[in-house]
Amino acid sequence: MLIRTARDLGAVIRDHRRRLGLGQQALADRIGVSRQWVVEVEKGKPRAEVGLILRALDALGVALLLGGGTSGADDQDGAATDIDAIVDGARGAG
Amino acid sequence: MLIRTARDLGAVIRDHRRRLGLGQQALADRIGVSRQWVVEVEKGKPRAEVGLILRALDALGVALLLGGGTSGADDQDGAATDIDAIVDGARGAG
DNA sequence: GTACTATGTCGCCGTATGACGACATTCGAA
DNA sequence: TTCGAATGTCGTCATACGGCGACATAGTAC
Repeated sequence: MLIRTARDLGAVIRDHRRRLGLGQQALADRIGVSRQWVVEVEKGKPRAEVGLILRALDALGVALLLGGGTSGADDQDGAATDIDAIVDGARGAG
Repeated sequence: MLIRTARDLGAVIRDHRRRLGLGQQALADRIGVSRQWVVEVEKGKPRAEVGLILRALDALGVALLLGGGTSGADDQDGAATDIDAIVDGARGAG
């Protein structure tokens, strides 16, 4: 499932919530937000706080993965293409 | 790359930005936000708006995938486990 | 020494977020 | 019909978001 908009997020949240047999109030309780928040987010509110979205996904047992070419923040590849990244990494380590 | 917190998000955003050779101002311009916003998000601000985060990821060419067991909102599997989901789908269609 | 760029931080401001409470609607049961 | 549960919507409030402008630091080039 590719996520590109807040609406996508809302759709998956609603879908997983129902799959788990949870009500909006039950999910809200798990996340630590109000039922209102769940309603708004499921409608696709784009200005919702990303931290709460992450908590909601976590509460639903949904994992968020990053793709797009590079491995992300983990330079496990061992082949950084930007000298800046190397320098920055060296700085952070030392 | 598994994302669980806003800090993870900030790390990958910063990482990809540098990989693309973009400055904070340049990225902010692409997303349509202020440089300030980029600084805060890269620090891991959990209350940033999810819509802007999505735009940032998009601007960086990063794809956001969902995992966690079920296929998500796409019932392509054809095997819904919850009767509620089926009923809801039927309602939406009719 | 000066100038330029990239980055991090501070204060002020208009506006929206998220919480709370209440009501209406839909669906199922007796 | 009445009762109960889940959901969607409205109005109000304290707080924070995000934008703007300015300053300080670090690295580079002349």
